[in-house]
Amino acid sequence: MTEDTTDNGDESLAETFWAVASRLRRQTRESLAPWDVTPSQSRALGVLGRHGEVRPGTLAEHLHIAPRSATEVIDDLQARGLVERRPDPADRRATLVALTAEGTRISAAIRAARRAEADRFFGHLDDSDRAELARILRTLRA
Amino acid sequence: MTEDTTDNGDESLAETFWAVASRLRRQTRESLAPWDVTPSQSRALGVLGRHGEVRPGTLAEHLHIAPRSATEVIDDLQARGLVERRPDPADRRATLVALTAEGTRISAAIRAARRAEADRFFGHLDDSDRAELARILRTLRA
DNA sequence: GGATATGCTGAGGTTACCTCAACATGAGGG
DNA sequence: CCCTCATGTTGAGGTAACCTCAGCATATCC
Repeated sequence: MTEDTTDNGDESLAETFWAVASRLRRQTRESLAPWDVTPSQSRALGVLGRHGEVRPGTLAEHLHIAPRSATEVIDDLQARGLVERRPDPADRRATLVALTAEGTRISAAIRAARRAEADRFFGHLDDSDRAELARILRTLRA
Repeated sequence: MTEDTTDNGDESLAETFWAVASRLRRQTRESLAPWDVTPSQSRALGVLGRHGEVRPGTLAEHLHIAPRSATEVIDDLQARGLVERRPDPADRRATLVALTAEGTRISAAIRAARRAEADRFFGHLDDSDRAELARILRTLRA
């Protein structure tokens, strides 16, 4: 009858939440393995896939990180040949970051894999539970 | 107009989940500020508070980290005077880590704060939503 | 009593962030 | 037109929280 996890109480909600988070994170990481990109690189590829070419600062905003940190992610992706930098014709201080052909290919593949993985993860729930979860999480996101 | 910065696409469930996670993480971090301990230190204090003196390896198991990483957390807590190391009388290879008086005090204070913070976070939900969330999360934890 | 397992930690590495300051360029005011 | 101020990017250097691998001391078992 008694849950053996740890102390139960209200704290266990947070604890259960983090246990789920850690499982989801691990699964995400594994699903990324075939392409040898880190999670943060994959997030950047996602933004580039959705928005086309953007400046580093804009990318940083979408990723909720400092501009300097975006530079770093871009460096890594560029070193792997997945993105390229080119001067922004509208502002000579700025740079535009765009997916290469290879980057576009991988970005799409990751997007598909990520979706399949989410289906697998949340697919154990029936439709109404999934809807409930989405509703409750949206409440908490505020 | 509807959504601002969060690029919300269609893999929304996972995305919403992570948005909630990030909000919870931020709030936890803030609630820890008065004691100037990092999240990982506070987790270790929690284990020590619940289990009394333990060996570094045991602590590592509870925290789901490598033994070497536990050594590091213990070093930090010891430098802050919150834990002390003493030889394990049962095994001369081993060490026991125990809370100091100050460590006990702070551990209890953090425990209380963490609970209050969880109440605040999940308290916006009514009882049935909270129960639903707990049930669904437990399903996903498996 | 010698091989092997266990417990801890030094050395060094990684990821994903951060701040601060430099440098180039853009934009507005006098 | 020049000067100041704001903006965009990046070098330098730092942090938290992990990791592995190797070494040393001790324990255990045959």
